[in-house]
Amino acid sequence: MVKLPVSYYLNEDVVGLAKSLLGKVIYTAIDGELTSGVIVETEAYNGHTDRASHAFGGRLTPRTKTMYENGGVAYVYLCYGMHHLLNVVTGPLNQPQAVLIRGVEPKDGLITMLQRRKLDKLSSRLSAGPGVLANALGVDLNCNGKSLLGNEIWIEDHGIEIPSDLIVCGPRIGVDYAGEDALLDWRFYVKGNQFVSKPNK
DNA sequence: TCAGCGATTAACT
DNA sequence: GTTAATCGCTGAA
Repeated sequence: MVKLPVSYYLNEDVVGLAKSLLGKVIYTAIDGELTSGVIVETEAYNGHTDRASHAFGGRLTPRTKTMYENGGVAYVYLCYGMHHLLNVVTGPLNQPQAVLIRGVEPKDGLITMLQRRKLDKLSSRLSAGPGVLANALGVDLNCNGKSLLGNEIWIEDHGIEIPSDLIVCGPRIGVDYAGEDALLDWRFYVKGNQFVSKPNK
């Protein structure tokens, strides 16, 4: 299988890229355990013009520095003091764009993921939601700034195409504080998939 | 230096 | 439907 090339991540259309990530397969090889899942839910965060983004207004801090990197690295952020959120940095250097991975459908390393999540059987609770999927994949702050072309975390294209009538867009989750920007339809997910984080019936 | 808070989840009532 | 858990980052002092 082929890892997505750097050129894929350099696309400046972060919203379109968030949509195209649906159906791609994300892999992690952490602590010697290979795990992977098909991406079924994403959100776009568009740099300095997006109030919901950490980099809004051109803020550059030790934490957000990763978002300014060239596309193709991971941006991992600790939220609420207990949850890791996994983002894919996109766009050219100094353009702070990123795509938040909110839901994946488990594929390889299921046993490992179940152990990490302290579950004894497969359920949508395994990896539906940005905090829990990072936990299932073994992603933590050590992955922040890691290249997506390395051998610890990467994304492959398995040729999975989501039919356009199954791709749904809508407002992003948990960003009410962002004012008008909270209303933008920058969240994409696969209709009917049980590993989408929000009630999806 | 430090108070306040968040791109959430799970366990309650 | 409501709320506790929990800590690094941010911005102001």
